[in-house]
Order: sequence, then structure tokens, then C-alpha cells
Amino acid sequence: MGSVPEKPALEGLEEKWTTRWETDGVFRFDRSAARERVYSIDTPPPTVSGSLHVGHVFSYTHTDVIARYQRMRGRAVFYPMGWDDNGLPTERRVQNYYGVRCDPSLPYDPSFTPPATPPKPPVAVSRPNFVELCTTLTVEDEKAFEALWRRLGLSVDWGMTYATISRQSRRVSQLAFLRSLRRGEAYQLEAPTLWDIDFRTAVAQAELEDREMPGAYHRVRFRLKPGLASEGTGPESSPASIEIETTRPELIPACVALVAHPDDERYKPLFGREVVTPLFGASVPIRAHALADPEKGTGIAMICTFGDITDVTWWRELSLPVRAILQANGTFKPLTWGGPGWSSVDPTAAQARYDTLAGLPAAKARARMVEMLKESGDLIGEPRSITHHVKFFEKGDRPLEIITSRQWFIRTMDERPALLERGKELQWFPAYMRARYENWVNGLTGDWCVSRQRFFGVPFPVWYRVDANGAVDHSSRILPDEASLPIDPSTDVPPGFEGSQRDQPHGFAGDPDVMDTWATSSLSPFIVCGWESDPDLWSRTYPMDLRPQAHDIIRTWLFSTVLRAHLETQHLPWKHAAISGWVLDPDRKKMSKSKGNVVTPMGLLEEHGSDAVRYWAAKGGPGVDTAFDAGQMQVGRRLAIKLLNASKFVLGKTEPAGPVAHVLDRGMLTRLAGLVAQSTRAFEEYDYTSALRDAETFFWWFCDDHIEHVKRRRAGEGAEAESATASCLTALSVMLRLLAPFVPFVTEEVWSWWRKGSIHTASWPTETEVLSALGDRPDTAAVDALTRASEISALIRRERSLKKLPFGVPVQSIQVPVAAREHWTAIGGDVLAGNNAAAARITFGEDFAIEFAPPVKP
RNA sequence: GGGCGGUUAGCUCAGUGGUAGAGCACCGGCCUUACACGCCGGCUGUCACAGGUUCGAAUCCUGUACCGCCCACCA
Repeated sequence: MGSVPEKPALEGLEEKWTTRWETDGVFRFDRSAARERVYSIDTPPPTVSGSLHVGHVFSYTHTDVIARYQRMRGRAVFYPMGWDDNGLPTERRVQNYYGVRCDPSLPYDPSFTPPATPPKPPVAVSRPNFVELCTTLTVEDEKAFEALWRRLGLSVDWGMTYATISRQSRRVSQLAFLRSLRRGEAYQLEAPTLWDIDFRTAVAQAELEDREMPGAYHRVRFRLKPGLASEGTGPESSPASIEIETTRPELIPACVALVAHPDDERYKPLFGREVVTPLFGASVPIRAHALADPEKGTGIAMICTFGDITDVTWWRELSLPVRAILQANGTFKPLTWGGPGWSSVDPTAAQARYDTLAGLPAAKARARMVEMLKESGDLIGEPRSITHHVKFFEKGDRPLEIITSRQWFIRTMDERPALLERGKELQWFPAYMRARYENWVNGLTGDWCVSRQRFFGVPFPVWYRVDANGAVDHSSRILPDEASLPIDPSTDVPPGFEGSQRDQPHGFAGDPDVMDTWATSSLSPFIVCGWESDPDLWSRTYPMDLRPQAHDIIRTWLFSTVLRAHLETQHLPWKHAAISGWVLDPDRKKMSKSKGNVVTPMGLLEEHGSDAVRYWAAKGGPGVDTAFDAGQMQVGRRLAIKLLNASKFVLGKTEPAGPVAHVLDRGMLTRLAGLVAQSTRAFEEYDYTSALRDAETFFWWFCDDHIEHVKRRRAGEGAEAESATASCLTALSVMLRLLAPFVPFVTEEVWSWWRKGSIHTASWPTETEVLSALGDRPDTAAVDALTRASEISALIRRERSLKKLPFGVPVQSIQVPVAAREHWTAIGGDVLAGNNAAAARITFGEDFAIEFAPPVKP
């Protein structure tokens, strides 16, 4: 136990208590707790290569408030912290930070050290060297992140941090993958997939975003080939040519068909006929498909392999051939016209034209193509400028292409009905967020592509046999033992082979790809709860209680976690999902770096104090986007200061404390008991916002109204003074605990003045506990008296204020409204003492009336 | 185009059938032996709009407008 300082202050509380909490192990998870007593939280691992911003401070505070509440309720809180260091953002940061680029063909250089300043152009390093640099840099980032979280007061168990690239994460990711592979949920396929030409990797549907781009419609003429005489209904029904509109004329060499709606009378007679592509002279059929929109363009479209995902649908459903012209880096690949698959009525001309495109990226090829179409007269009119939405990788800079490649997928389409069921089982806070999830599940267009052609990630634990010709036989997989995981097939050698056989005839080859970062993140409950590695921990923590996260990653993290848990354990990974909103600028836009208005979180904490920032954050309820508001932080700071001062006052007299006998004290504690019940109910519904608001309102009322009434009585002696002393102490203890989840530093500080142990492991107050001071029953009559007392004091203060009289001018007489008469004996003393009216003459009447002492002549 | 939220005081937001609220801001007072980083008081509204249900609607229903978000939209 400490003592009450002379001049309590907030400065330095963060350092003092974060240190103490750490040394005392206040937030250490109790590994011996049974499952029923555990409350486990699936913390979002922030991306370490980005920087933390105000939005993180906001949403992580929400989780911490809940964690602290649950801990005080007696739960063993399992609250680990993760770092998402795996994936593209880290790769990009490492490239810029060190001035390197990864070249997987290079051998590992154990003596490599990065240049002091990033060179231009970047120096090429091997994949193992690159991964080392990623690891080095993320460790630095993680330290900075942890420092911020500690300063904010997150009550995580810092002995349980995890990283998504850690050995355990790689092991879990690979193990879950192998299990999925065994069950047939994971499969490999050579198929057209969305492809980022800069990162040179496949991307998944969940990582797409639309951006508005300028574009142009080009009207292009395709000559119709003569049909069989028996098919035509007359010469007038067979035009000489068909006009299509396209925004991507450069893809004409990849055209494999034209398509119109089956009911479109304009094109009905032409289905089955062929056209010749302009410039390249390839014969392609005219086909019918319901996805063709008669309203768009000329109502007939060209199908290319592949211009967009509709092309992929058409290609698949109409069983069309592939004519791929784009390569992985987004440029036109060299090819030979007249060869297999590239027939032309004039191969020489086609080749000459194509050769001017080969090697060009799409945008340049388009310009060249327009020139050629103009020359040949196949372009009708001028291109018509439009703006349209184009799919981008969310981290990418150029539009996605669709490229055929070998990728790993996890079956999701078949699971959609079951996933919708899981979504209904999950308790969402706020409830309407479920709709986001259901929209996403219903809108899925394909299985989840989980492979990425990147370097810093979890490798697929797969090797393939290499045949006699040195070609990789993807159908002949070699899988590692589960016990050997994690492995890296690019450096580890499969059982029964020698390292020298890598990539040799009759040898083996490692799968070159790494997993989508969500393929690891989706396993966060498995990673933290010790799936298949710590059965004891697993049995105490899984399924988890809470997934806190922001709404923008429902389609990625939440969805994929539900999917993986569903596939692996056939149930939900957690009971509750608490979805936080965003922090908005005052102009209602999402706060972002590009707007130049991001405040650094550490700066915020230093300026306002952690409790103050947490106070602001806790005012934003689940799912509610909240404006950044330094004013609210000031209010939070005032609350913290008030807590110091009020506590100092209450603790200024701790004895003698007797039974709570005075009616105002009984009324106050009855009210407090109701508040405790209400706050507890709110917290159980994740409505921490109400819990804060109500506790705060009560606290200010307690300070400004109740203390002002009882302080003079308390300063005296006897049973009535002892009642005041006892009730104020009870109230302080309860209020501090009700506010502790929100303002942990100041409440801990005050607690330390008079109590042993941390307030954060003290028990959450109960209604019963408060009522025990009142003989276990609420005293409603006392609440009535309390209300009367406040009303009369308000009337007196109002008059004093309107007459602009200092407190020092005593009240001479009061006419008390008769409504208060029955309580007056009990409350009069405190009301008069609190208003410098101790000597006033009291009468009773219909209305309130008051007279102050005449001013003293100087 | 589909879905989800929102619209209440100058600002930020509570309030989900019973007399319109809080904090901030603003204005006017007050050193009252916990706190001037404080206290007291005052001002402030067609509860977006239009219909409907109801004895009674900010609240329930229908529609509209606007704001935001998620998804779809590359011919």
C-alpha cells in the first residue's frame, strides 16, 4: 500500500505502471485455468512493415477494454499479440529500406551484409538472403510496435507474441495445407488467374479493388466469312461485317470468338458462323451466351484469352481454345503465326503486324494497335473516351491481367451453404455486420487461389519428381512427414533424395511458390492456441471467445478464418466477433496517409496521455466509424485528473468508518448498485460505450453534487460522519473498478494509494457487493430523498448564480417546496451545508423561494 | 445495379412508443481549505423530407432525398 501524494499528477504514470505490470506479471495468462474460466482473444496481428496509425490505437483499445473487463470478472484472459510480418508489404519495405531485390536464381551468400545506403539500381540477392533481411527488419519493427502497445496500456501477455512468419506459423500453415490436400480441399490447377504484372504473382478475389480509370471504346470491324448456303435466310440477313466495341483492341490477336445474347434478334442468324479477326486473319466463331449484354456497345463482344473474368467464364462454358499473348511481366510474348493454334488467312501479314507488338506492355500495344487498325480501315470512327472501373490488386499499381498459370486452390465454392450457416452461428457485434459476410460468401466466383509467386512467405511443403527429360512432373508429388514441418522445399531435400538431384533428370524439384498471407493469417486461432503442438493449451483456449477486427477485412481475415476452422474442426473458431469502425477525418473520410492528416500514435499518447486517448477510443462503439477528436481526448484527460483529485479527497479521511446510515449515503449507494448492474449488462453485450458513459456520468455527479452535500458532514464526528466516510470509500472503490478498463493508468495509480495488488486483477464490482453496505437491499426511499436534495440544491445554486453572488454570501432564508417536506429532516442538513445556508430560516410552501444575506458594506 | 449503416443543438454524439438530452464550443458568474487542469449558471432544436399506424412517433411501417461503407459493373 502506498499513500496519497500531496499533488497527484498524470505525468509519468504510463512508464511507472507498464514497468510494474511487466515485473509483476499482472497480465500473464494462467496456464492452469480450465476452459470455462478462460477468455481467449484472437488478436489481429498488425502488418509490421506499415506503420501503426490512429485507427489501430482506436480498435486495439476496444479489445483491451474488453480484455480488462473479462479479467476483472475472474477470467483467465488469453490475449496474445501477433505481428503480421509475412508477405508483400514486408518485401516491398525491405527492397526500399536496403536497396535490394530478390533473385531466386542466385545462391545464398552467408557473408552478405546490406550496403550502408540503399544503392540504385538495387543489388540482387538470393532468396535466403532476402528472407534474412526481411526477418531482421521485421524484428526492429516489432520492437517499435510493442513499445507503442505497451504505452497505450494493452494488457496483452507479452510472453506470448507470435509472428506470421515464425517457425510455429510456418508449421501450422504447412500442416493445415497438407491436411487439406489429403482431404481433397486443396488442389493444384493450371488455369487462368488474376495476375499482377508488377509483382508477377497470382492474386485472389479477396485482394481485388476497383479503380476508376480513363479508357476508350474502339469500334472495330470483323469480316464475316461466307456461311453455308443452307443456313442463310437470304442475302439481306448476312451483312458483310460485324462491328464490336472494345476498350482493349490490343487483345485482338488473342480473340477466340464473338459472343451475343441468345435472344438477340440482330445476331441470332449469325450464331455458328465465323468471322475473321482484323489484321491477324484468324477465323473465330460467333457464339451465344446469356452473359452477353445486348445493351452494351453493339451488343456483340469479342472474347479474348483473357481480357477480363467474363472472358474466362465464356471461354470455359463455351469450350473455346486459348490464345494467350500476355506473359507474366505484362508484355506481349513472341509467337509464330501460322503455327499450331495461331492459324491465319495470311500468316505472313499477321506475323509482320504482331512483331511490332511483341515485347510491348498492354498500354503501348494498344496505341500501336490503334495505328494499325486505322491504316487497315478496320477502326470505325475515332475512339470514344470513357471512364470505367478496372480491377487492381489492392497493393498494385497497374491493372490486373489474367494469365494462365499453375496455382494452388482451396475449395470454397462447395462450402458456401455451410459457411453461411457458420455466419449465423457466430454472434456479431454489431449484429448487422453479418450481412457483409453473407454478401461476400454469396458473391464468391471461384475457389480461393492461395499460391503466390513471391519470396517472403510460407512455402508450399511440396516437391515434385523430375522426369528423365528434366521436366517437372507436377502429377508426381513428394510430401514431407508432418513431423518434419516446417520445411522449405527450395533448400530442404525430400526423403530418399540427395541435394545434388535437385532439378536434375530423375531428381526432384521444390514447389517455388509461397502461400497467400491470408492462408497463414486465417490460421491465427490455430497458431496461438497451439493446434497440433500443445494439446493442453489447445484444450484450454479453443474455440476462442472473441475475434476483434475492423469491418474492411471481413471478406479476407474473418471469412478465411471461418473457412479454415470449418474445414479443419467443423466448427466456428470463436463465439463472438466484435467489429470495429474506422477513424474518420473531421470531413468524414477515412483517415489516410495520402491526405496528410495522420497523427503519429506515439505523439498522440505523449500529448494527451494514454488514458485520455483510450477514453476517446472507447467512446466509439462496435462498428461505428468515429471522427478523430482531440477535444474528446481533452475530456478524457479531465476525467483522469478528476479521478486523482476526487480520490485524494475521499482518501483524505478513511476512518472512523461506520454503518451507512445517512439517507443521502444510502441513496447514493443504491444508485451505484444500479449502475454496477447496468454496466455489467452492457459489457456482456460488448456495449463498453454505454458502460463508460454511465460510469463517467455517475462519477461526475458524485464529485460535483454528492461530495458537495456530504463533505462537511463527513468532516465532523459521530455516526453521520462515519456513514459518509464509509459510503464514500465504497463508492470510490466501485467507481475506480468500473472505470479501470477504460483508464487503466490513473485508476491503477489511485488504487495503489490504498489497496494491495493491481486494480486490473481486482474483482469486477457486483450489485450484491454494493448492496451489502445497505443490509443487502436497495433503499429506494433514500433515492427519492437524494433526488429531492439535488433538486433543491440546484434551485439554490441557480439563484446564487443569477444574482452573481459569491459562495461566501450566506443564504438567509429558504422556502422549501412542500414536495420535499417529508425528506427534509433527513436531507436538510447536507443541503444547507453544501450551499452556505447552514443558518438559513426554513419555511415550507408551494414554490421555492430564497433570500441571501445583504451585501456587506465595505 | 445489389446490400448495409447513417441523417437529432454550431461541433461530436446518446436517446428505439410517453414533456427533446450529454459533452465540447459559446455567454455570464464564482478562489467554495480535493481539484481554477476547478465549480455554478445560461443560451441553443421544424429530431433530413413526405405519407401511414397509434390516444400519443426522434423512436414503428412505407416511400423519397442526401452522406458513408461493402459488393458487382473492363465488350
